Amino acid sequence: MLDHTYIHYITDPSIAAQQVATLAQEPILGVDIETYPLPAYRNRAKAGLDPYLAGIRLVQVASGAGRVAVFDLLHLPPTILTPLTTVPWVVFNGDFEYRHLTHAGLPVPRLQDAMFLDRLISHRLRDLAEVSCDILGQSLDKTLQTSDWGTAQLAPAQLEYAARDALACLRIAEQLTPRIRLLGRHRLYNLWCGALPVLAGLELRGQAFDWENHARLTGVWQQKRDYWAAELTSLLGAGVNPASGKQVSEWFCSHPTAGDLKRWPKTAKTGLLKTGAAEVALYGRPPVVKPLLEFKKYQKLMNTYTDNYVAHQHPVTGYLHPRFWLGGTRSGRISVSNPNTQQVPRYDDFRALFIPPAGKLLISADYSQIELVVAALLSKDQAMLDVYRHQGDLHRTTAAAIAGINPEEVNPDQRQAAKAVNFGNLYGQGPASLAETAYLDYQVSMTTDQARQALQRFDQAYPALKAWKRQQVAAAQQLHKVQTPLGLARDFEVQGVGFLQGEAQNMPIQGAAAEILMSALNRLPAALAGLDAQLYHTVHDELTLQVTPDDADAAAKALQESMVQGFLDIFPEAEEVITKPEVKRGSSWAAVH
DNA sequence: GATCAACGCGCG
DNA sequence: AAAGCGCGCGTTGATC
Repeated sequence: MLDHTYIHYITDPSIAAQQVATLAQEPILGVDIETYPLPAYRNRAKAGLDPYLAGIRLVQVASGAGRVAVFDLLHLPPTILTPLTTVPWVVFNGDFEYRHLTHAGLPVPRLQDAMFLDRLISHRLRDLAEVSCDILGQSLDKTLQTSDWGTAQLAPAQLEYAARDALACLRIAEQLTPRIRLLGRHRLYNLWCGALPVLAGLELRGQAFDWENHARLTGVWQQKRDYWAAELTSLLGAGVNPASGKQVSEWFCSHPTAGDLKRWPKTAKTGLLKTGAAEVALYGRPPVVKPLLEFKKYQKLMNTYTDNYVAHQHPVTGYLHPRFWLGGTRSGRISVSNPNTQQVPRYDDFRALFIPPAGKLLISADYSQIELVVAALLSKDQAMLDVYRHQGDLHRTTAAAIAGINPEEVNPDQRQAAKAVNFGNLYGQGPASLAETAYLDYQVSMTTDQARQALQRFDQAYPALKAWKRQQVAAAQQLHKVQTPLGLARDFEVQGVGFLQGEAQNMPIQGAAAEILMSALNRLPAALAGLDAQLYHTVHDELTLQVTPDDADAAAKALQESMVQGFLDIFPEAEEVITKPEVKRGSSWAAVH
């Protein structure tokens, strides 16, 4: 491929304009950019990757014949590239290009992302070098990726490197686009491409955060952590680090009266006592249990949500700017990192730290019980669908089926237990595990036998769901894959049935729910057009927007409509089954729950 | 000092 | 043999 690459390095404005006019005639362009840290942030790690801390040095534009124009923005005004935006671009991990170009004030056309194309056949996100090697049979040396892109005189090798990547994007797309269409996965591909600018916009804006109260809360947590640590020192002895599973396990083993050692579960690899909160709560004995659980709780909060958050406070905006990875999980859900604001503790005092920018408010809605609704739709289980059709309460219905009574006779404890059964069942949970989660997560005691019976009654109550689950396991065993409505597949190696059962049952359900959310995200730009409303956050079944108060009513309507229509995009037959998500508004994330 | 496996735990 | 799904990321402890 490289042999036929013709690189045109452009620094002259009139030549640039001429080239841009020619390239704008192409049906599609491969595009890549190179960035460099601004002088003020030269010593800051990865500043060159952050649009606020970096400049765009090169924009490389590849066309089908294998020619690559390399525009040097050190010598050219960025706006000279504007005519190129009449042509679709193929990029790789286009989130990066979108954020940098948008921050630089350049319009960005609809992006085709070769990373997504690859994701749809490779089952995980891969970088350009790996994809190039695999799909094009061409190894890409990435050593120049981190070279000095701010230097006055770029080396020929740098220009070649830059050009090569842009062309690789185009060639990968040429290879994979027909394959994705043939596999019937282009709808999901298009949803990812459509969601890309929505999420990249969120990443660029960031999430406003209340740092003052965060510091206050950190102090409270630290005090509590230290208090319980001191308690543990007197109970366990100064030589035992309560944060060390190994040491805690050894302490329990040498103090047999402190726990039920006979029944205490062991870790898989090292054979120590499991020292998770669940095991400590179930198999430990007073007086060690409470201090240990309290210590673990505040230790976790301190470790994950204090200094680490401060480290992610952006030097320019002061906000959090997490990265949202489309297709980041095996089921097609979005994953989030740096920091992962999808795993924020549900305590109100912490969620209250997530606030809109000054003068705005948050509005938020989530899909109610989306995975159960999706399971009903995928399996076409009439009993389940009937419950939702009549705006019934599935937990109550299941509770009635388990106890063999009428739904009106169900008491709160029974309903709570049924919740555990409903959710556990979706993932192929066994009786012992169900009994444990029922106790730990739902505060309901049941014996393993009762759990077994509950699971059986569930299967009897929803026979089509049971059949569907069995069908998924069979597909995993015989075809070695299961898939979502839009064709995202999960492959299974040949192995024992037990290993894949839960995964095979859950993946299509979780994946379908993710596709619904993806559709809603795709609908947002049009629905919010003309309104001062932007995406603030999304967590699997929830969308949160920041809006100006004047537009709150209209935005709430648009959000609800996007979510309803997004659901129907994946399950057109669901009209009478789904309930409209309720949109809440408030001055923080805690207030919209 | 850097890296890795193992474990644990926050969320949906 | 038994095992509820999907993540990101923290510490511990072993190893290089």
